[in-house]
Order: sequence, then structure tokens, then C-alpha cells
Amino acid sequence: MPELPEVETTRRGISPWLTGRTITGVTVRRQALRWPLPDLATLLPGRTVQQISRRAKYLLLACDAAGTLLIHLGMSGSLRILPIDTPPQTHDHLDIRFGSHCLRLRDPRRFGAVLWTDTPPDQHPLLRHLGPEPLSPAFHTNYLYASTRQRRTAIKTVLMDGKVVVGVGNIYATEALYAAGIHPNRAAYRIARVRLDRLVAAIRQILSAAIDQGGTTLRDFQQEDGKPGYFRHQLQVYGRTGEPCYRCQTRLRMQRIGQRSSAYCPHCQH
DNA sequence: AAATTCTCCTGAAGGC
DNA sequence: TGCCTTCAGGAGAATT
Repeated sequence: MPELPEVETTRRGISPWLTGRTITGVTVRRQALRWPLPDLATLLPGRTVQQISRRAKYLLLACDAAGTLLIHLGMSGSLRILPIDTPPQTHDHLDIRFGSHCLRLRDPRRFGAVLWTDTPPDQHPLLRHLGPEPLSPAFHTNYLYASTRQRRTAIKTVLMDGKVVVGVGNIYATEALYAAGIHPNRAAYRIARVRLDRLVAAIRQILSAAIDQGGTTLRDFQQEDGKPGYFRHQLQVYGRTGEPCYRCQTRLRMQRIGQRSSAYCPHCQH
């Protein structure tokens, strides 16, 4: 399920193929994902992709001065670069063609989104209230400390709240809390500053390492060339419920926190 | 304001 | 083997 490292991996993969290229055509096989698609056949052909950036889990394709295409991969989306004559498979919803190749969006569960904005993307309603990027200087210990003092809910829920910090989903929240020795269900406001310092560092370190590994592939995620991400092999707790903790050998447990399954070590995390 | 619940969807896994 | 049920999960929307 694409979280920040998977989206960033995708961005880095497709960027060299698309930047500076002119879109020659579009094939829309399904007119709505999470929301109806914009009229891409009118908006895109003839536009040149200036750059591809990322905000939270959104990919932003800047198209000339005309506007920006926003793509969200939901939980099962992937983007690939393929020759335009590659037969589409089930759930291949959209091709954006540029010469002999196309950017193909596949999303079995259709939780993803494709949107268009002709104003600066940071002002888009879905982006304007987002918290800081976890790998930016704006995400620091004092910020997280201030953001958690009034929050009595589980720290894991807070980490996955995009208004606090973006890009951290179930996998990396689970891993970061283990690395920092914090119980995922601990009330956020009851975590001391020094422990939040460790948590900030863990989030940064884990996200960076995951990007270096091309993200985590559990089932659906693939890079632009079809290869999986390799961070799955570095996961310490996610998906390991019932197996021994790598540090202390205690059996890892699982709890539902905010509708999400959360693995943790009852000995190492408090 | 913060917290909780509901919702979208498909494929995999488990039960019988 | 096959049919049915359950579940996972990003995150906006609705509700309390």
C-alpha cells in the first residue's frame, strides 16, 4: 500500500521519462476512481510536463502553465512506464501517452484519485490543510510535542493523521513506534519530549531507508519498471504478529487501533 | 476541536 | 473443488 516511500519511489522512477516531454494522447478506460476523472482528453494533449513533484502521497505533474495533474495511488495504485501498444490488463484505468510510451495507472481497489487544478497545487482543498513533510526541517521534536499535547488519542492514530504529519501510513507508523520503543496505543499527550525526539528520528530514518530500498511491496505495489520494492525485508514488526521480537524474542502482539491493525512488542514498547 | 464511525473497492484467505 | 463470508486499508465525509 503506497505510503510516502512508495510514492516517492514512483516519482523518481517516472520523472526522467516524463519531464520535458509533451503529452500526445490519453486513454481513459474508467471515468471514475474515488472521484470522477477530469476531462483529461481535453486538458492534457499538447501539454509539456515541466516537473513531477510530491506533496504527502500526492504526485503533482506540472503541465506548462496550464495547471497541475494530481495523482493519488490510494492503497493499491501503481504507475508504470510501458510501450503504448502493451495490452491493458484488468484495472488498468488510464494511459497518458507521450510518443512511443505511456504512463499507465493501475488501481485494483480504485481508492486512488486523479484530479486537475489550475491554481497552485498547495492551495488545492485536499492539500492546503496538510501537515509538514516528515523529511523536511519543519517536522521536528518541538513541533510534534506541541501537536500532541491536546491529543488524548493513540499516538499511532496521531502519526497517521495528515494534519499532523503526512505520508506516514500503517506500515511505517508501526515500524517507527517499534524503533522508538513507544506503544502504539499510548495516549499521545503522555509521551515525554525526549521520547518524541526518538520518534521523530525513527520516522525520518525509516522513511529514508525505505526510499533507498524502493519502498515496500506487500501485494500490489510496483515501481515504474514493474519491479517490487525491497523494504519488506527490513520490516521489524509489521505483519509479524505472533512471531518473536528480533530484540527480545517476546511474541509480537496485535491490537486494533483506529480501525487499523497494529503489531507491537509488549516488552520493548511502552 | 477532537474523536469516532462510515464509506468506497477488490482480492486473498479461511471455513465448511 | 467451490461457494460464501470476512477482512485489509488511505483518507475524506459525516457524525457525535
